[in-house]
Amino acid sequence: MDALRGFGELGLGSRLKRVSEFVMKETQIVYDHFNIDFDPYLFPIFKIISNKDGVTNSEIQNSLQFSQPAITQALNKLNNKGLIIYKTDKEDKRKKIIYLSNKGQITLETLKPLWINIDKVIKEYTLESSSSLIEHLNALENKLNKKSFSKTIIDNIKMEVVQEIKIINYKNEYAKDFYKLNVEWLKTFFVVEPYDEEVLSKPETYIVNKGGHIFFAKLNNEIVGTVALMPIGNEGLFELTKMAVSPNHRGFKIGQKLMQYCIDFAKNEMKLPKLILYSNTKLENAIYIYRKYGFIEIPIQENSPYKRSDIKMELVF
Amino acid sequence: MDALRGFGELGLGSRLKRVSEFVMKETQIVYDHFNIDFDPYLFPIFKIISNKDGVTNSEIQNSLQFSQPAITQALNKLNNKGLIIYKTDKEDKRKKIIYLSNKGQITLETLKPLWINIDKVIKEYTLESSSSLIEHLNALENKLNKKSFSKTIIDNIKMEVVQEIKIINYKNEYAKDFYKLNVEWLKTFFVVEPYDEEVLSKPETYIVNKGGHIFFAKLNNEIVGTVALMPIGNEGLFELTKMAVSPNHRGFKIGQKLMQYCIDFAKNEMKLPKLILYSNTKLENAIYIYRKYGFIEIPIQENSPYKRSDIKMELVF
DNA sequence: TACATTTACATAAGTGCTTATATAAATACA
DNA sequence: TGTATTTATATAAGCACTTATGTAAATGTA
Repeated sequence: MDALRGFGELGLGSRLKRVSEFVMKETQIVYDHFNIDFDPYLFPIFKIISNKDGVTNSEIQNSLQFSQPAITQALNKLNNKGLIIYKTDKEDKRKKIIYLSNKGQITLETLKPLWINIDKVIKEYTLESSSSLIEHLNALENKLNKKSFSKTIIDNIKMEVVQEIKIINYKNEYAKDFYKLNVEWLKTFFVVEPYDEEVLSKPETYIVNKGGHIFFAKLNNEIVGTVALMPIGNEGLFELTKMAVSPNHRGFKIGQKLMQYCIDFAKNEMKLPKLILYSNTKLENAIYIYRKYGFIEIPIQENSPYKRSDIKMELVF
Repeated sequence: MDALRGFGELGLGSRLKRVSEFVMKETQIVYDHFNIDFDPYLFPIFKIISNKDGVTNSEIQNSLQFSQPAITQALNKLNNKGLIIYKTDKEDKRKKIIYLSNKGQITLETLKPLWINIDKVIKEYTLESSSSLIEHLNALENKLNKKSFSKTIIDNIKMEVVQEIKIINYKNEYAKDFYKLNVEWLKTFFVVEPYDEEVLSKPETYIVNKGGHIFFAKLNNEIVGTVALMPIGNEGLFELTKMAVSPNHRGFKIGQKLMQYCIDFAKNEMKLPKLILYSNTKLENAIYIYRKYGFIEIPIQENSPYKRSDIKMELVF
């Protein structure tokens, strides 16, 4: 079937190229999956720039052994993406010294955990003793065919993220995160009504001071998700609401982690008999999750508190 | 220095690409050195065509896992070089069945010994046990930096060729080779005079029947070089002359092999006391070789037999 | 048997490299 | 101190691929 493999050492050149292209393409999938505007071929140059505090085109060329125009072209790409800035050397006006821009710094921080995991997975695929390079390439290609490289990396990263997520209580300093996350979410699916504005901008007044609770999912000092338990009326009825996850961090099951925490808290700490929530049937995924955690649909009253809600659910402990 | 190496497994993609490109480029040098109009990237496709008796574009694509346009484009290149021919399938008129052309067959035969040696040298560079792919690439790149890959292959091939060269006696069937090789050589450096034409087209009359000898260097059924011992006058004086090597086979020391054989023959078989030769001082390399084999410059007579000669040399046994 | 789908190959345009060459500043040298 | 050489970077064009799409023949299906 695979002729190239049959050629043995003779096809080494084409073989290396094929594996290289495969690895690059899979890495691209990883970057794309996490919505990072970055290309695998830019990695060596970007890494060098981030390692040193100011480098020139020719310095990069020396450490990479690519052609000088290749460096210039890649730098143009990085510049177009806004990841680097140029400063002309004062001593030697031919030189352009290259630094990471602010956006570059931020991208670097997002890339770092990916790189750690890419490195880890490549090691997983390639740390194996063999008696020849071709044999090694055979083993690697076998593994790549058997188990998706990009998926393995993505799963690793997600697992890591999930482990690092901490659920924490409301503090004043998180008020703006609470607002931002919820407004972002509302804008995506509905419209932000005046009452939303009011509640979301004063969470302390409307939720915490009324005996409610707000929780946050924190990942490396960044608030990436939130949820609230808000009292309804005066009979000890609580609503699970204001759940939102940062768009850059969807797919990590952060919402489910928040929900689990919320349910446990309501049941064990607050000793509530039940929880209710309002949602909309067009949010199929959300409703699926609610059901998964035991919520059951109940009749919705005529004048429900939210215009956008057309379904009411209940979880009895 | 080498940043890419410093990145470890993380830079695997770029790393593989770099090594691939290096190997390809070095292989190109080998093909160029032997004046073969062929590119390393065409190898996989050309090899598949030569292995099977008639293949289609899509069959090649299946066995190589390249994109279909990549195959079409490479086939166009092979077709432009005249190495393949297309025949439309009679059953299915969409299909173009691909065969090697006559030229393709010949090129294949010239390539085969190169491929054997390329394979051998790559094995030499890569048959080494290591515990990870990166480690293996490190070892390979170290070797590639230390010892020229292309030169090693070329040297291997030359050695093999030299071993396969046989020096044989004159036969009628070689008359045309004798003519062709000498005229080719004369045209390069001088002009072919009427007397040359006469002697070269009738070697039997002018050399063999007069007690002279003609020797040929034969490589795989091909005559690639010649030299003659021609009598001068009637006093048993012999001239080493008509030495020529095929342009495609220069650099294999075929000339030296012919010369050594000639000298040994003159000394041991013909029991000659000495040999003379005429040459031209502008042929510096030739004269260097003559000196190396013991020829010493002697005064040249006024009316030397060749207009083009300005130096006469002698080897006394 | 007609028409939609699939298959085989070709073409077009884009990408990340390459080599060759241009441009402008710095340095060497007479 | 002026001019040639070297150095740093940019631009242009080519190359071996890619993806997207086109074209024509064969096949499946109603």
